[in-house]
Amino acid sequence: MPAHAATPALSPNGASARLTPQRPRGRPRKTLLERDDGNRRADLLRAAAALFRSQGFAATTTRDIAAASGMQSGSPFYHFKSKDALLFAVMQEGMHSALARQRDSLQAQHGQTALRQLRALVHTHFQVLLGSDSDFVPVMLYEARSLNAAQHSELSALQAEYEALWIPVLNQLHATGALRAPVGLARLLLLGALNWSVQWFDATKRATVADLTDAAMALFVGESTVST
Amino acid sequence: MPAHAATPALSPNGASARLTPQRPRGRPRKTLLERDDGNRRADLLRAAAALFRSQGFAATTTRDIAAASGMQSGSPFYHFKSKDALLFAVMQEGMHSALARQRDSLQAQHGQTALRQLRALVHTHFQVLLGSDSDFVPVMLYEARSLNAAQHSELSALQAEYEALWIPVLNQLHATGALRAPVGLARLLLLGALNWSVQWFDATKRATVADLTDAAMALFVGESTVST
DNA sequence: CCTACCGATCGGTAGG
DNA sequence: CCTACCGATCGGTAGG
Repeated sequence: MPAHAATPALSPNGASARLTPQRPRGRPRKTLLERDDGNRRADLLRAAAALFRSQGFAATTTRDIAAASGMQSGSPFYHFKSKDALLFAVMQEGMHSALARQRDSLQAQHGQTALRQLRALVHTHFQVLLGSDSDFVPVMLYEARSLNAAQHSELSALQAEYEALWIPVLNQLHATGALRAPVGLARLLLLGALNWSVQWFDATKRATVADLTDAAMALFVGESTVST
Repeated sequence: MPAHAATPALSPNGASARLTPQRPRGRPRKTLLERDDGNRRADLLRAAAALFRSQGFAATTTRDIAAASGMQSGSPFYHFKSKDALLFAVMQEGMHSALARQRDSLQAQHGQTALRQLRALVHTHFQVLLGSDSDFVPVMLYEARSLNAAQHSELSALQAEYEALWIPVLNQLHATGALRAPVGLARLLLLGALNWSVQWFDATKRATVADLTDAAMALFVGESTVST
C-alpha cells in the first residue's frame, strides 16, 4: 500500500512511458513486486474477495478471478505469487480496514456510556460484514482453514487486536450487570451472533443494519431502541 | 435407511453368499442401489463428514474419503453416484438426527416452563454441534453453498422444521419479557451465536457444553445458572 | 468393491 | 500483462 502513496501523477505519454522508461529522478526505483500497477491489483483483490465469499476459496479458480478482472488466465500471477497469497491479501485488507473503522467508531464515542460504545461496535461490525464493498471480512471469517500456519498466526494477531477493542466495554457492562454472562463466553457468543448474519442477511429485504443493531442490543444487554 | 431395517441376519456362510446368491424367500430383492452393503456406506458418510468439516467440500477429494474408509479411489462411486450426492447425504443425515434429538429433548420438558424448554433446545443444539460424532450438522451449516438448487430447497425444508421447534418457545419468552428483541431477529441472532461455537469450541479446553448452555441462557434471557 | 483408465481442469511458469 | 504451455490432480466410469 505504500506503493500507492508514492505514485507520481501519470506521465503525459501514458502507457508508452513503461516501454521507454525515463531515468528516475529523486525517489529510488521500486522493485518489480512493489511497482505501481495502477488499480489492477486492487481490482484483483475486489474480484477475488467477491468470488471467495460466494463460492469459497477452493471452488474459485484463478481463471475466474482473472476473468472477473478482465485479464487473461496467467495474469493474476504477475500481481500475486500464488492463489494463497491472494487469499491472504484479501483477509489482511479486510482486517486492517475493519480495525481502522472500529477505532474511528470508538473514538467518536469517547466519554460516552459503555452501552453507547457497545452499540457503536455492534453497528460498525454489521456494516463491515454487510455494507457495501463488504466481502473481505466475511472471507476471513469463513475461509480461515485455507491458510497455512504462518498466515494463520499473523491473522490471529489482527483478530486479537480487534477483539481487544471489545473487552473493556464488555467488562464494564458486566460490572453494571447489563451483560449477564461470563465476559469471555459472552464475547464469543455475541460476536458469533453478529458473524452469522453473513449467512442470512439480505440487503433487499426489510431489515436494515440499524434494525439488526437494535435487535442485538436489546437481546444482549436489554437496551430498548435508542437513536444513536 | 429402510435398506437397513429390512436386513436379515448375516447368513452363516458370510461373504460367499453374495457370490452364490440363494433364491430369495419372502421379501423381494432390493435393487442394486439399495442393496445392503453392511456398514460400508455408513463408514463413507462418517469419513466424508469429518473431511468435509475439517477441509471443506471443495478441498476434499473423493480419493481422500476412499482412503479414510479403507477403499480404493473408485469405490465410493459404488455407494454414491457422485461427490455431490455424498455431501447431500451427509447433510440429510445430520438434519434428521438433529430433528429427532430435539424432538426427544422437547418432549422430556413437556409442561415445563418456556425457560426450561429453551434451555433444553440450547443444550441439545450444542451437543449436536460439538458432541461426539458431531460432524454432520456443521457440514450442513458451513457447506450449504455447494449444493444445487434442488438439494438446497430440500434441506431448507428440514431447517424450517428445525426452527419451527424454537418459535413457540421464543414467542412465549418474548411475551413474558424474558426475551427482549423481536422474535424473528432474536431467533437468527441466537442460533447464530450457537452455530458459531463450531469455530472456536475446543473440547480439550475447560469450557464444557453445559458451561456454554449456562452462558447462552444468561446472555439471552438473563437466566442465572440452574441445574437442569 | 478393485483395476485401469479417460477427459477436463487447475495452479503456475517461461518468454516475451 | 498476454500467449502458450506443462505436470499434476480430480471426478467419474467400464468391466470385471
